[in-house]
Amino acid sequence: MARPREFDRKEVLKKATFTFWNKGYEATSMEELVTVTGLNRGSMYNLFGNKEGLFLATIDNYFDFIHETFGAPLRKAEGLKSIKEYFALVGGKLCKYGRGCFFTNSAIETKSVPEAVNQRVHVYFRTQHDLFAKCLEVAKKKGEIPADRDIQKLSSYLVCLTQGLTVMSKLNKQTKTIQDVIDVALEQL
Amino acid sequence: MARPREFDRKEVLKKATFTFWNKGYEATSMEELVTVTGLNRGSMYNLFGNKEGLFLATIDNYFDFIHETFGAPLRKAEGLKSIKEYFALVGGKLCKYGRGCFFTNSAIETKSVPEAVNQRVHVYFRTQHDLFAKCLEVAKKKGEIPADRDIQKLSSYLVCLTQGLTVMSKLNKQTKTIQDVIDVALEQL
DNA sequence: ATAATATTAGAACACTTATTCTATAACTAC
DNA sequence: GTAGTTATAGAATAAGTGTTCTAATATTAT
Repeated sequence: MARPREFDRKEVLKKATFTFWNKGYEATSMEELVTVTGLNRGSMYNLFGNKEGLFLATIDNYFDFIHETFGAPLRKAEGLKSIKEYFALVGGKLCKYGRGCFFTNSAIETKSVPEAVNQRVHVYFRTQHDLFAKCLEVAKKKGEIPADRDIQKLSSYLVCLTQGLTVMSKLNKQTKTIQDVIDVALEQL
Repeated sequence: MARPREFDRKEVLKKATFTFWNKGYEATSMEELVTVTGLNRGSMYNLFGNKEGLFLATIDNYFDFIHETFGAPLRKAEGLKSIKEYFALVGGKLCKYGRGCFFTNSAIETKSVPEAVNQRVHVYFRTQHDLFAKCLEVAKKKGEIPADRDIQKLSSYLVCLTQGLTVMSKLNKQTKTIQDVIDVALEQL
């Protein structure tokens, strides 16, 4: 039948994701993406349609990545322990690389980026919010937090915290500062 | 001598600032800036050198704007009252427009933006940090916060909070959510 | 009015952009 | 092998980019 592909879609997507993540949507050219992925220009357009399509694919790819990596502690839903584990993980990774969060970066650049991206980022924030809420429910049952605490508000607060850390980590790469903020913020629970 | 200018530098800068603020550095073209400012292309390059120079000028212009508008309550340094006033102001403005913070946006896009921008944003965050610290010192003296609280950590925490709010406000424009987060976050002090 | 100076309008330039096209090469089922 | 299919390499395209240049225009001191 046909000639087989010489590339791995997953691998191509991974490389494209890092490039977009580092430089943003506008500042990344198809030229660069072709070079960095090693993929042929024609195959690129065959697979993803156009730059926007490729970008959306990297966003989805990143969603899966986040879900696996950072969602894990929260999905265990073991109360405050899970939340602390989550922020330890996030804080560590943020400081280590200094790219921030691909979602946050894209959300910020979003005016120049398709509406579809906005929607996906929105779904992500809601997912994160709900995961926090579940952990807090458990924490309440365990008596780790007072029974009269408003879980919705606290979840929004934790989403906000994550975003703040994301931004700070891109500028101030001192691990200590990030850790300090996490410490202070979690005292609040 | 010479023919007088038909434009007001301040006014030009203001319009350029809003354009960059809305769309980001990369997504804004000189073509658009020329149209939006109504300024002649040649005069543009005469005044600011090039796109990067114009962008830096808008960043400086924004710094002054922020200093006047949002710095005011913090400079009064009346303890917790000032901090609450600050966040009420910030929360309100963030929700009203939905552009986020020009500094934050630029910091995030920064990989594709000159290093000079990075430095300015850095200065801004430090300034903000120090203003918070001063208010907290006063609060401590007034007995509004416990004497053993670490002011440096708390200040970093408040900077982080501001950034988080900034990001959230660009996506979730519900005023209530923003207000909820502020409420929860300030309980921590 | 004239000379000197600066601003203006917008054409022109060189380069980059995303995207499409074309011809060639590689593979498989028959 | 051959036919059919698909990936490949890279040239070609058309529009957009930041920037420079040129000529005309407006103003003021003399």
